[in-house]
Amino acid sequence: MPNRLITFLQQHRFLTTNEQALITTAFEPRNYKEGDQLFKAGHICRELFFICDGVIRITATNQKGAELTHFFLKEDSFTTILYSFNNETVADESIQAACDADVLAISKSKLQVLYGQITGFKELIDQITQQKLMDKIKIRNAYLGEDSETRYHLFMRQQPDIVRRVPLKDIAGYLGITPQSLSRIRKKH
Amino acid sequence: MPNRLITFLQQHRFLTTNEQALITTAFEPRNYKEGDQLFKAGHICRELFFICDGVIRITATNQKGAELTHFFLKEDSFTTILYSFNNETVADESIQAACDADVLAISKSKLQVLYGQITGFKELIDQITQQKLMDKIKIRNAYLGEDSETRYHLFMRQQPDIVRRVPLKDIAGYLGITPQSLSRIRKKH
DNA sequence: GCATCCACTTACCATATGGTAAAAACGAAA
DNA sequence: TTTCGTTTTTACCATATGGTAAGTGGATGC
Repeated sequence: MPNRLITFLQQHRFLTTNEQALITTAFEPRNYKEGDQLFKAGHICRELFFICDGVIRITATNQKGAELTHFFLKEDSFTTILYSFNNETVADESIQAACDADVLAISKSKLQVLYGQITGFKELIDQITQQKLMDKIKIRNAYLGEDSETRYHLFMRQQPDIVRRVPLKDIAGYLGITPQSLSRIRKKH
Repeated sequence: MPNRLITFLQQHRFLTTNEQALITTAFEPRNYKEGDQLFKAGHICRELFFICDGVIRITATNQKGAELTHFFLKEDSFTTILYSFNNETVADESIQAACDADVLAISKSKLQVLYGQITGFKELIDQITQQKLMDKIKIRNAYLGEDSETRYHLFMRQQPDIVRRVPLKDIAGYLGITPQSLSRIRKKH
């Protein structure tokens, strides 16, 4: 499983055998079942995850108490609750497995050790993080000002592989509609 | 006007008199009237702006051709179309003055010269940029899964100063509703 | 002064979406 | 297999929002 991470990182930057070993040792492999929580809102998120297989969703509870999905992430993505991880503040979002998932986890302290051991590693992670933040904003912006049906079609275009792997109710929550409405939209073909 | 930028940067990091002079010279002061375009979608955004006074909005056109506001930014904020600026790709968003505004502008090439002249300046800008990206996501996430009225109340809470300074139709576009609906919501008190 | 333009409000109607409920489909476990 | 629980679908009704249109108000210019 750690190979997936090494392969991913190598796409951005060359890693020596020694660096690869350091990274592999620092990350802890974990398996999650659909619905499992990687991190629960209300705490400080002190771990960074790399998704090797499966789909992860960032969830939050809205004012009415309904659980909704802020974002879907799939394999070859790092994920954490960034503001909580960086600033050590309480997070209002959770991280949950949207389907069975294989993940690598690293604590903030171990990550900082890695930063010290591998020259430019912090810069690499920062760069990947910034790119991901931009992608998130871009994907979400595309939904602004569109009606439910258009949002669903955009979703299928933007993240076609997600729709096949996660329950429909999660997609509904992500698009800001009820499962009933989504079911109605899908019936139209 | 450049003083505002220096003061802002000093909050993050000490700047020598020489560094201050370099920065001040590199940025070009500009004045915009409400409705003026700082940057037009369809091109590559090669400038970074720092808002000294006023409110700026990031706009885009949705599938139906309606203009909507992706984000509001006010004084003491850097703004550009980041993915376009970084990757030199065509932007689908514009930058517009939501009210009369004083802005400092710098080209990408001049910025890179500054990066070379001031040690750690790139890291400083990157850090500010990343923080801003997180803030944007956080603000936008708060609206997810809320109805129009709740979104309006959230907006007044999250960006109380914006609501007083920009036309109502822009706020409606930002919240994803028509000016009529927003007018209706406000009537309720 | 008056006219013009634009933003904002108000009103009316059509419609998409939410809420509640129940049925159907699917999967997991016994 | 059957049973149970969950997800998805379908249906019905209530309602919030959009669309169209008209009226109001304020700012600007003649």
